[in-house]
Amino acid sequence: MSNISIYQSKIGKIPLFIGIEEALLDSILEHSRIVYLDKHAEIFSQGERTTKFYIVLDGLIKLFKMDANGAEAVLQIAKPGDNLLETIIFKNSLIPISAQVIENTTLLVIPADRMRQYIKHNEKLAANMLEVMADRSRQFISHFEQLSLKSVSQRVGWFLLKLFIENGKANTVKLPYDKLLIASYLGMKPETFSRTLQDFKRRGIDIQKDVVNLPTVFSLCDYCDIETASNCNKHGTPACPNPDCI
Amino acid sequence: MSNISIYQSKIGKIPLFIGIEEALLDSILEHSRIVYLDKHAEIFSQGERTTKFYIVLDGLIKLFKMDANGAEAVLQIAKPGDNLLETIIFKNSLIPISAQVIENTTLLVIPADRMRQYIKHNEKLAANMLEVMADRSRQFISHFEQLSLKSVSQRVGWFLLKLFIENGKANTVKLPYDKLLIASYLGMKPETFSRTLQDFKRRGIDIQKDVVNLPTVFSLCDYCDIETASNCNKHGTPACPNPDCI
DNA sequence: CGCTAGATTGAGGTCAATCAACGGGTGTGG
DNA sequence: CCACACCCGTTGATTGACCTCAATCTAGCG
Repeated sequence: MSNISIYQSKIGKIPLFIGIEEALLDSILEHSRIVYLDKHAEIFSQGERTTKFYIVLDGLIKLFKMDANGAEAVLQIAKPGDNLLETIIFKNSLIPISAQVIENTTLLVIPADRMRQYIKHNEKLAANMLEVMADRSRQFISHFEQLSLKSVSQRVGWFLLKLFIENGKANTVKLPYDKLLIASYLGMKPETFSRTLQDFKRRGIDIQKDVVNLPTVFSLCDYCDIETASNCNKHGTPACPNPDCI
Repeated sequence: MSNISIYQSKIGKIPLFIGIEEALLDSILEHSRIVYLDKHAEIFSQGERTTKFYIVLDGLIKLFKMDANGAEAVLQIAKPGDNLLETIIFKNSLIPISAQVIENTTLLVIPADRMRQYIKHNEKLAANMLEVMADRSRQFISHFEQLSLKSVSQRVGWFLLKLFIENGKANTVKLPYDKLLIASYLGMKPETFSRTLQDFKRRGIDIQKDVVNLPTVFSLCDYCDIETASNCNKHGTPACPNPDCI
């Protein structure tokens, strides 16, 4: 309950809270907690019960499924502004996934039943929540497409392309996470990811350790999909090399 | 706009509309259309634009992604009560997936902007929509888990188990769709699915064409996951052979 | 009765996983 | 400051699960 005020400006920019009156935000903050967590910390684990809803204020979080053998599949890498366990708000079931801190993280922790009340009585907040969930759903579908009908190299190409598009204009990016994590997110083993990056090098893309350099901004456009395209500022303009991104 | 009244009772039982006042339902129906579609009909296709929101009243619909080579991955098999394109309501982007009729289908077609208005001004409807989307999200996660970290035979076992649990007590079920469709939903080729069913036969499960017969109700419990468990009436009782379904 | 679509079976191929060894940073402690 | 250990990533050789291709079978249906 400490110095929540520091985060007040930050919170107003979170997708879920955009356009929400100050008074409501204050009330939400008042009944929430801020939690700081170090790398490797476990936030929650599949099969547990919880009554909390989380919003990432800072850091990075790995959301994943783990099977009996310890193999894990990464579902999402949550960034500032993302929220966790929105499904829990609406149905009090067991947590379906695990969450672990990748980079030192600040979380806003809101009691689920309180959040449910806020949403119920504020139509703008409800609308925001629906939009956020719809967004997630679209990301899911895109991820699903990659995992189920793309080859390893297509998946790597898609991932790199997304990075460049998020990054704006530059044709240089740094891999934002460990290669192990990226590999898992892309549904492959680290060895396979490494080999695939070597293939990309051979095909003319400059990669030094974790820095990727494109010869041209369009080098990866073959790997575009609908979801990625919708985030690309060249999409729909004559500059886009494949307007009907398969 | 024809004889919508026939469907009035049906509509009240749809998850999205449970607990909604008659007056609102009437208004929704008044501004909707009922559409009948035969097998193989294409409802919409990835990359298109639409301003419509659909609810399945009858039939079966395949929701899938298709790549340039014609390979397809089935994301969901929509049943009566399910809705399609809820993401479209909240963000007017391109349709991310394709939908095709599997079994003769009756659809309730609602203009997206009207639906958006209804949700905005009716908190119960908004709450229902959130719950429905949260449900979908959990199903997604379960499906994702299967596709990314289970073997072919585990996926088949999981699918059969789900069938038996949905079906209630009986230890006999009939496969509800073509094997081709099931295979695609499980992320494998029909040949592989067929071979895997043969494996199950050898392991003591009786399978004749599309009828599956379990020696005991617990034969498939090894293939349970959290989401499946939450739909199992034995879960949490002493009768459940593996209480902490991996 | 033949046609067609769905399902099965067989043989062979392939892509990515596995297993194992190595390299190069980084941090720690002597 | 160096020696050692450790983690992450790379590289190589091999395996194996699933796919591919092609032939055959079956059942429904005109």
